[in-house]
Amino acid sequence: MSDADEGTAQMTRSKRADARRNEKTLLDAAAAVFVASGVEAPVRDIAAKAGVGMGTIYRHFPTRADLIIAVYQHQVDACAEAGPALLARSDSPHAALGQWINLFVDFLVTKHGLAAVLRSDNAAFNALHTSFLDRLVPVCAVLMEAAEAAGEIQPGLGALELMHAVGNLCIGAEKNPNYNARRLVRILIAGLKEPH
Amino acid sequence: MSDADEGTAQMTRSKRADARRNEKTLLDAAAAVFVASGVEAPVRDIAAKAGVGMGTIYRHFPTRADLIIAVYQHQVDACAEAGPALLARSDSPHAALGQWINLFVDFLVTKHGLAAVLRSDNAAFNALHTSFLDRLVPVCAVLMEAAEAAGEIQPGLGALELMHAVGNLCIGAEKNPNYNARRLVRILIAGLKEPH
DNA sequence: TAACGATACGGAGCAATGTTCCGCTTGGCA
DNA sequence: TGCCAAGCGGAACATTGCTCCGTATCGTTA
Repeated sequence: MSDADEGTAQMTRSKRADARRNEKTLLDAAAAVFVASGVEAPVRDIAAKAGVGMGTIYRHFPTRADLIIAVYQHQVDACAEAGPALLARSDSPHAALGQWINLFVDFLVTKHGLAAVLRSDNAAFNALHTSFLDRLVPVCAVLMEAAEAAGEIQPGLGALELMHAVGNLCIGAEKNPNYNARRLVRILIAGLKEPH
Repeated sequence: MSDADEGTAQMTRSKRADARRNEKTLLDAAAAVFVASGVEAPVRDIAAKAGVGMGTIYRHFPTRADLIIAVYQHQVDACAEAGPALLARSDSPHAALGQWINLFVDFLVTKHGLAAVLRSDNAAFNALHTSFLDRLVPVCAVLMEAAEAAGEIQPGLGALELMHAVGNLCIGAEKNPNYNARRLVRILIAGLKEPH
């Protein structure tokens, strides 16, 4: 119970070659299945696609959340890193916030069911929730503070709360062509300007 | 206020006494379990609470959605009926819309998990989705049209879309004290005023 | 009131899916 | 080459939605 280095990158050397190979195979298979069937695809499907057994998948990724995190981690990082860049490049913090939120929305709506699973109360997905939001909330907070300081949005709303709201608005967007999550998020962000 | 009809109206007379008794028992048990464990509580729990078998529950309510619909139908009706009343009483259609949406939000956030299940893509919950929204969307449309006609909100957003958005914003509200669905919905409605 | 057919009931059982367990295989080192 | 811990596969278990069917009950009719 004290194997320290799972999940995080560095100590790759200590892994057996076949294990490293399988981890890569699994990530690729998971990414493919997520695109085809959404992030709620049965674990068995992913194992089958990768050509490995159930045991293998769970040894590498103890819960499905860990697998999802691993698959999308770099996209989340990219989104997080874009925040300060947008703020620096824009003369209106409110506009920068809007653009950054758009990046987040684009990320969510192109991943079948990811927004829904982010909101799931299933304890297994708690790690996912935590991992993604820990990375993004501080970025959102910086943007919001800048917009508040510029007097462009009303204060009082937390960054986590806003991220939750945006995530919620994205639920179901990918499977309902009459539901335009981007527009609704835009309306929400516009509403931040109004005194409330 | 009595045994009028259930689901498919008229032929109530033809039901056996024990069947009618069980239906009432089931509705009461379901309401209690929904409050205690949320609307996603296992069907077995409801059957156990009511002291009946699985077969009985499914004969009366072919899917879980039918049971949920039956439990909350009159609250949905009350909400729908409040729409025109609010519009008549208020001098600002936008304010009336806001108040009516608040009623809907209040309904959702006091029902554990109902908002989430409304959004579920599970085919079994389609009936629920349809039943509730068929009742409420026309009411919402009337309010929105009035507000548009008064120039108080921007046109272009469908009533169904708005209802979806509001429902989404309510997801998870009951189990996260730091997430204030009412405020976020208010911000969204405020955003409708802004040109977008 | 007794018998009988339609109606309703109970719960075992099936299918899908997440997760664990354990005996077998294999990579990498001595 | 031989050893053994790391790793693997997949059967098995648990949960949960839903179905099926033998049995019990209701209500009518003789």
